[in-house]
Amino acid sequence: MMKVSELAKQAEVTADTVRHYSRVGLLKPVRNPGNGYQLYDATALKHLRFIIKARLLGFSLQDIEIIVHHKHRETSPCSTVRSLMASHLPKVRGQIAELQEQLTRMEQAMLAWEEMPDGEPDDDAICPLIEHWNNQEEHNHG
Amino acid sequence: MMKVSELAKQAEVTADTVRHYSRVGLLKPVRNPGNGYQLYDATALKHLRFIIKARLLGFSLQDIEIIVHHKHRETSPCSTVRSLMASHLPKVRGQIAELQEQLTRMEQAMLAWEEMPDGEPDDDAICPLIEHWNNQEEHNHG
DNA sequence: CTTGACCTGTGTGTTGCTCATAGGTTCTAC
DNA sequence: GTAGAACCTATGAGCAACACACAGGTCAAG
Repeated sequence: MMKVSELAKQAEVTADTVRHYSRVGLLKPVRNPGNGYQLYDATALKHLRFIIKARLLGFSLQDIEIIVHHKHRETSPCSTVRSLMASHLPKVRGQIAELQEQLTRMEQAMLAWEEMPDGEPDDDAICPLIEHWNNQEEHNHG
Repeated sequence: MMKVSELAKQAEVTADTVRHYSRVGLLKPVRNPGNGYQLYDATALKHLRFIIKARLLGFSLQDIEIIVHHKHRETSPCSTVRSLMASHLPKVRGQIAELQEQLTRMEQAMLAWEEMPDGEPDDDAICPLIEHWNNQEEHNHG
């Protein structure tokens, strides 16, 4: 039976991560009645390694809870895993596209700013770099 | 003087967003003494639009607070804006790279799984798809 | 005055940890 | 056997940027 830090070291994560997973119910340590410390066995280590792999594959802790819960039924969780993964893929692609768009905005702004002087402090403006950015492509009616 | 929803509509954001910015101090509405409602003027609308543009360029609300605070001094916030942007660019590139790596892991797993059958419920295993993933190339970055 | 639609401020939830805090445990020196 | 140091623990709070739930306020129509 290992304490938090020991289990964490075995799986190469932080003790706080182990505590977090225990707190949300993904790990079920027994409690030392004497001091309340959480104690883990070899099965807990295997579960923890499972969680780590699942996280690397993009599953949320909630997904993982669903998968693990599935284990207690008669059917395999694998089909759930496949469909969860299939539904996650487009989300990740979307996130990447979104970040790419933002990166493009940032780079274009940096380019445009190279030719702009720093504005002087002005009661009417906050920062001309930002305020005049994109003024020509965007139609605000005010 | 506009109420929350009116200001939100003018800037095309949700009322909750306006309330949030007011809560964290980026907008400074006056309070109707009678009912406690937040009231905004045309300057607030301009500030809100500034915030929206800055968000599109990747500035955090905290960054924006710094920039806006800068306005009250004698120096232009523009140099701060430039350096903040310069320090943000690599972060965003890093986020994209990270997401790309995860996407690759996910896609490769999906490919590998096409040839794997769903595991049967097993006391020893949770989900073989996940557990056997990456088993062979686990210690790469050495 | 009442109905109803709409609006309000505030508290809480989200995600996956990480940090701060106060205190318990264990090891060493003597 | 005991004082102190080093290390460990559980728990609550914090982060980012809002979205949502909730009870109640406001305002026009009748």
